[in-house]
Amino acid sequence: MAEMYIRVAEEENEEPMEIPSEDDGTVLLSTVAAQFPGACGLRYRSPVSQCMRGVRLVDGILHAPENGWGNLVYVVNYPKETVLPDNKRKMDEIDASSATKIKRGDQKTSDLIVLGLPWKTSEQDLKDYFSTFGEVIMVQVKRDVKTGNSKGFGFVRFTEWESQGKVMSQRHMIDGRWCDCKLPNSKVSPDEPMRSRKVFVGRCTEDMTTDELRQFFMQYGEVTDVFIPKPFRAFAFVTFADDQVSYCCFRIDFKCSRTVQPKYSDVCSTFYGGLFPDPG
DNA sequence: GTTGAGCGTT
Repeated sequence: MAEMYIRVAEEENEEPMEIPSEDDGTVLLSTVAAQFPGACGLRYRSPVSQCMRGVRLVDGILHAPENGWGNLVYVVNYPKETVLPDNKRKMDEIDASSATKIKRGDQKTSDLIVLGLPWKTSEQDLKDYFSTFGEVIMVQVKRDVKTGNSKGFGFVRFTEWESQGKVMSQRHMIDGRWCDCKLPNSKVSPDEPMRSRKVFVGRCTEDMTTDELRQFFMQYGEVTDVFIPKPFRAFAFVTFADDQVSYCCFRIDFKCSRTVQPKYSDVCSTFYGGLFPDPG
């Protein structure tokens, strides 16, 4: 395998840096550490399970996941701040500048947007609810400035990374409504749309089924989700396991007939034609 | 009948 680059960032939604692999497709931990001093490993969010997964590390060599590195963003692991006696010596070897980096890079939390709140839910209600997941350092309910009425969403922030992960991984019943907690849009880097694993599928006809879309898009890569809004809205979303795939599909336009046919945009046919079957 | 509702006064 020729040298390639994998994308690595300190946090999931931060601008990634491209790190070169070795000829055999592995990545040296030392190469990662050259850019992220103090790094002790990598993890990534599994496109299928949506859980964080560790990258296999043997003798300083990082091994690609089952299906290759793909275009996922790998997140740097740093040693925990609480160090066991056995690891003490290793920690001492890390220089002072990287020590501050460890604190910063050690999975700091971010605000989460809480969507779907009942109008009546207050800050205190939010705090009471989310405190069951861990220490809450901030809650907000966004309100109309004039009327003071809730806008139906808010924000929450936890002290612990683990609490944030747990909260993002599930839905929440708050005051009788199901709510979702996500990383807010404003935190997403500007080029995010091009890296989305999700493609918009326009001009759908009402008879199209999720199975049909799945069958069709499978030819481009592993499909993890197909969403067709109800009632019928003439569009759908298809989510792939690998974000590079959806980048390639970014400009595919659908002709919605019973047999689904893609139309190739200039972008796809020029730069990514190899990934697609011939239009004819 | 072409973007899932909703994205933050500091």
